[in-house]
Amino acid sequence: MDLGWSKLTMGDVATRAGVAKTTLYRRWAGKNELVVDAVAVLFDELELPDLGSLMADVEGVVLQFAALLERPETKTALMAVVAESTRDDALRGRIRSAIVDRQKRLVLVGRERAQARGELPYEPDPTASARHTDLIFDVVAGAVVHRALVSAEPVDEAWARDFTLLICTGLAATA
Amino acid sequence: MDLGWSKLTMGDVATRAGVAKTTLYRRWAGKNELVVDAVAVLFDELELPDLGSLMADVEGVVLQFAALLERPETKTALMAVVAESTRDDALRGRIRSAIVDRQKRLVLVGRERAQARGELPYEPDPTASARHTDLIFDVVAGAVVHRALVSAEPVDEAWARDFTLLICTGLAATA
DNA sequence: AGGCTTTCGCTACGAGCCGTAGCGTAACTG
DNA sequence: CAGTTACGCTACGGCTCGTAGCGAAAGCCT
Repeated sequence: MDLGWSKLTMGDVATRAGVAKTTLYRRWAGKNELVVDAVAVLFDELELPDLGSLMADVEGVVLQFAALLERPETKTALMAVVAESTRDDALRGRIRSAIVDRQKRLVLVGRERAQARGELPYEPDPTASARHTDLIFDVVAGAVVHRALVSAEPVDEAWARDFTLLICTGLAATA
Repeated sequence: MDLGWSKLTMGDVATRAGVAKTTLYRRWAGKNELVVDAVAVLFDELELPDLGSLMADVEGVVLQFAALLERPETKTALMAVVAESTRDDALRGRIRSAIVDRQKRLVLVGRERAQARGELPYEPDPTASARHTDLIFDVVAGAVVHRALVSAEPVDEAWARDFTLLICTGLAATA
């Protein structure tokens, strides 16, 4: 949506987009809604590669996610809107529907592929399956975000391999 | 430090603390530094319970961390300062030393206990050991934060049990 | 073509918050 | 009791959000 996000101000966004500031307020209710939509578009770039094994697929999406989080506009916008959502219930719901629930597709696709390959068993109970999906999503997304933005250390291939091994081993052994 | 954090403004903080706003600026360089110190104090409350098994210890600290994140002042302050750190290198370093590195003690203690119990093997290589510590810390802290603040779903005992099982199984199997 | 509606740009503005300057005052020290 | 230190208070500049009001451009309908 934007390239530079040097600062996260509506005036800058309007200038960069080549429109007037008032136009932004005619299309979005406020800064929060605009940023959520922008972040959601960025996250839609993510795709699950089909590399032949569960571990390779997970490692691939982890590195994709890390690359997305390295872009200054992504991490700043994402964290700003999450921080704001701790005080705004409506915004929290908007994040859930526009970002979280949308990207769970990656977990669903990955698990289906792993099941088709025989790497993971089928889960007949739909509620247990949904809980499992949520758990995996929070673990993967949370770990990458925490590593990149809180610990502030690089999500490189070595880390991705270690992480993927830990998770996939746990998944295979608990199932 | 404060109780209500209805809003995260220096004026409110000063009023609530019973001091003048200028006094805060005489003690801290700015809002960010103050909030980091406040959050660091809150995180120092965490302790690793000694419940007799690795899984029980992990589950206990996960629930403690979740309880900490449920307090409005904690989650708002933590995410606000993390968001700001995406644009401020000095602040990022301050978070690392005051919060991240400090709380890694929980991982170190937990692993030592598990090794003493024979649940986990000893790791002779110190760099590999440090990498492992960082990985576990990011996975546990990241997953809990993501579940609580991004997915915005409760970190209850059922989730803590599922998560702990996944992680501890992976830890035991990969080691 | 002409009128009508919608959309957009622009300027100006009020409000809230950050961080600072300047001055007065209380408390502590020797 | 003089000197230093720490604090309170008011006022202010600067930045940003979000809104109001007016004018212009573009599409639509007949």
